[in-house]
Amino acid sequence: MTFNQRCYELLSQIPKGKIVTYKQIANTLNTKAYRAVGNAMANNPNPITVPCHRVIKSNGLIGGYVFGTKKKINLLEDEGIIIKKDEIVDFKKHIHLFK
DNA sequence: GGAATGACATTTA
DNA sequence: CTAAATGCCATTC
Repeated sequence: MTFNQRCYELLSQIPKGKIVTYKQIANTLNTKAYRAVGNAMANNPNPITVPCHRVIKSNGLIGGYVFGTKKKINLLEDEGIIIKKDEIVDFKKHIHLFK
């Protein structure tokens, strides 16, 4: 089981309309590899089962996306998330907490 | 094995 | 509050 696999597994647990920060993911994995998490996303071999577009920065910004940040925003808004100027509106209300 | 890279975070000015 | 500098972990070249 690689780091990436674990990240994907967590992401697959995120329900529609919810989001998480890179920090939360790393924290859930008991590590501080926020960077590595981002790398895993970039290497996302399975964008279908892995909703990597629901991962955002800890400051509420969108962050990056393989298909472009625009596309990411579009997807999130389609799931009910409000985004303004590449920033999540009330993103604390949409944050998903892992068990 | 070592150096470079990145979808980040935190601290300092 | 905004901007810049520094630190970080895992992966890849």
